Amino acid sequence: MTTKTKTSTAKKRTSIGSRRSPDAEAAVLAAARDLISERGYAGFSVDEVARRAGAGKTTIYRWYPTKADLFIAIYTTERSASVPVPDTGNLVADLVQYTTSLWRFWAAHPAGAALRGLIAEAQGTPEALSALRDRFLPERTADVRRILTDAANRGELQAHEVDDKISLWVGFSWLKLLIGELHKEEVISPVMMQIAGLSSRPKQ
Amino acid sequence: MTTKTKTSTAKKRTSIGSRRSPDAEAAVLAAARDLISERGYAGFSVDEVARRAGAGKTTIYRWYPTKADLFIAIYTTERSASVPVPDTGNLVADLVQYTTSLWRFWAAHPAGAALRGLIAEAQGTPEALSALRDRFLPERTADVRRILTDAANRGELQAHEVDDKISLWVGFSWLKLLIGELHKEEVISPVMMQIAGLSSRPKQ
Amino acid sequence: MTTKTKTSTAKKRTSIGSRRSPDAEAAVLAAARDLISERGYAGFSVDEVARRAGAGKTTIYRWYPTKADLFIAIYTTERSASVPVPDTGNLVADLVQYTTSLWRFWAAHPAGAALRGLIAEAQGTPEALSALRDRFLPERTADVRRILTDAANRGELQAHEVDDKISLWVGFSWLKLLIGELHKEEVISPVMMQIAGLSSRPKQ
Amino acid sequence: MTTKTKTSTAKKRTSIGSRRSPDAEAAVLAAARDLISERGYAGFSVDEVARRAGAGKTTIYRWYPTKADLFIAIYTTERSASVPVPDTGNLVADLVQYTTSLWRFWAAHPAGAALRGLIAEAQGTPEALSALRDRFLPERTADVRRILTDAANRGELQAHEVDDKISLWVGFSWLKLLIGELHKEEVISPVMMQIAGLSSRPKQ
DNA sequence: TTCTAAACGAGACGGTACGTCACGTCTTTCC
DNA sequence: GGAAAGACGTGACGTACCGTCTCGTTTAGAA
Repeated sequence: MTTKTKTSTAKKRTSIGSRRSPDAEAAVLAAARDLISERGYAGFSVDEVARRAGAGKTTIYRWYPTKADLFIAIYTTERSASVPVPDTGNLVADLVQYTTSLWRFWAAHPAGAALRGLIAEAQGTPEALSALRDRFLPERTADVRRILTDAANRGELQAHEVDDKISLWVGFSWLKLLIGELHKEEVISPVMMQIAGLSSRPKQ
Repeated sequence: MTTKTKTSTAKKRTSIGSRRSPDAEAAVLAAARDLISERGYAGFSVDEVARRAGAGKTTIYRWYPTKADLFIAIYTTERSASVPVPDTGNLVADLVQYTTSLWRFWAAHPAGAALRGLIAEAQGTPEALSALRDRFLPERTADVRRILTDAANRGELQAHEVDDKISLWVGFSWLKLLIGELHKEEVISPVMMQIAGLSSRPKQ
Repeated sequence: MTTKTKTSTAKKRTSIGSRRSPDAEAAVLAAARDLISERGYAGFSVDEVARRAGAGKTTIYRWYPTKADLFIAIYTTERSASVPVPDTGNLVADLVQYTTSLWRFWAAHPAGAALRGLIAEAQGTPEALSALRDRFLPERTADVRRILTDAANRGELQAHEVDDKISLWVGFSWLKLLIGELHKEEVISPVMMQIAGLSSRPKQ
Repeated sequence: MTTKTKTSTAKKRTSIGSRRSPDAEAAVLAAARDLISERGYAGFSVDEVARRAGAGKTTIYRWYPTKADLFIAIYTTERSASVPVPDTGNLVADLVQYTTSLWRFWAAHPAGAALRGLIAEAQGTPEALSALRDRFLPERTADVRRILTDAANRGELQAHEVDDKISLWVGFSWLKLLIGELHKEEVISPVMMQIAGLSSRPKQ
């Protein structure tokens, strides 16, 4: 839209005020991160974020209209380089490595709590549900999708199986996140084998 | 005190007041059911349940100290006979049939919304988390466990795989519940095959 | 007085059928006394009295349909002999002595708190107001009335002044009770002189 | 990450929130006035005030942390010009006139009920007691104090008697307020004479 | 440089829900 | 058959957050 130039009489002054303050944004995100990891979903309130960030509630609502947006922002700014995508040439090895990294990341950083919050929020709010399903999930499963697609290209599985395996992998990881069993890493390896399709065959 | 011969000190007044009113209990559960399915997790409040049930909040808190208890009660009283456990002698067939029944049950009855609420609640409240993980999950996965154990007895899989397959199955079903994709039943069959370990082998 | 007030563990009341149980009555009054003097008007509840007395609420309501009745009962059973009516033959001396005794009694015994509660209760409940004005006040001012009437008979004041002097005396004592200044006994003597009508005359 | 989040010393943003809304304040006081005079102390609840005022409970508690504060506010905003302070040059006349005005004011306006509520509240709450004794009483007896001091200056009484006479006057007026006998104005005149010290002397 | 619209911290506002407490009545069970 | 224990509906308590709305105060691009 920008200028508006010729609207005759009105003569709008097109320049418009101050710009989004990076300080405020950083302070809000930092406070939100601290809060979700300190007190969890139940203790997370916009009021308290504002209080800790020394920010006005209006400022927060301006940039993050819902809690879901805030949770996604926390998750996104954290994730950057913490979870590398392995490429060993072997599907099971890749999956085990990647899943282990991710679980540790969830357990160690506020992002884990943020994702739990996002999922909880999605159970009550349609907008949050759609943000989770249509925006967050596709983006955040791109890495596993690549791992699986690469394996399919190598012939380790068939292309039409990829989506279902992603669902199995997401479901399994979410389950462990949601019931607080991220520390039980010993289950990762056998389950990844089952997802990869290498479970031992029944004795003949 | 008078009589009672020699158990002098015991002296308990054993009579204990009024008993739990079945009317109130039924009204509360019915109201809770209606509310969770009408307005979802976000619109679910103890106040409103009390209002609809014509019950006092105290009465609700007496029997269901937390929302998690209420959700579990809703789920439990609903489930009774709605989800039959098949026994076709074939693992994949059993899983497909059972999962389909369950998803339809979740979609059609308040229990689905109640489970979503229970999971959401568990993200913020330690008690709810423990109720979900330690009480609800073991009980509610007994059926799949039986399906899998029977299959193991028939030699369709190995016994040590049962727990992991349960996790995969629960994770997958929860995922679809949580992101509102219970209606996409077409994924059930291929995924159950993968869980059963019958995924097509890579092309030689 | 003093009563037993719940001697710890032993001593279970054995209530038996038909007639009003003196044990129960005593336990209720003792509990009520303790409670009003421990926690004051705001902390006084029938529930708590029942709890402490080991009595059913129904039992309490049967004998004391309102809190006012309970307060009056506390006051009445306490007062018995604690406030002697002096008869020195001198009005001011009688008043000073009697008022001092009464203030000390109010300060030292639950009855003081009970009267405060009764007056408070009367501000919200018509029945309590009537009990206070029409039952409690006449009975409880009989002593001062006698002191004043005797003085009138001795010629120290005129008979028609008695009622007004009673009002002045009650108002003054209540005021000190209600604002918690019973300990300021030094005002008693000059004020009783004013009530008696012996205030120093203006300098000529 | 780190960010700076508010470098302490420099950089103060000096603005300070929204200001108290006069509309809300007026609505709350009006509702409180109506309620106390309609339903008395027992029927007075912050919930109901909020309901009638169309205000949030928080708003009420923000400005009036306790019921006592609310009662004092009702009393204070009402009193303004309703009770003129007479100055006839004669103590008894002044007292009679002033007391009559005050009793009529108490009987006719919500302030009377508010004072009854304040006194009742003070019997259970230490803060209310202190507000009543240390804040309300001194302010609200300033007028009688002036009447008495003026009289002392004219020689109608001695200065050291003023405080005691105030107590007598307050006690007497409160008594009549508390037992609901404000309409019996005929007692005012003789009692004010006694307070002034003009009671008939005993026959010699 | 001046003007002006937007962003900002602060916080008041009308609401809803929380979980607890007390009320006075009713019900169940024991003595 | 009276009394304990206590469940019940009602409704107030005081608190926490919600999301919206002023307030003045920066702040920075346009004129």
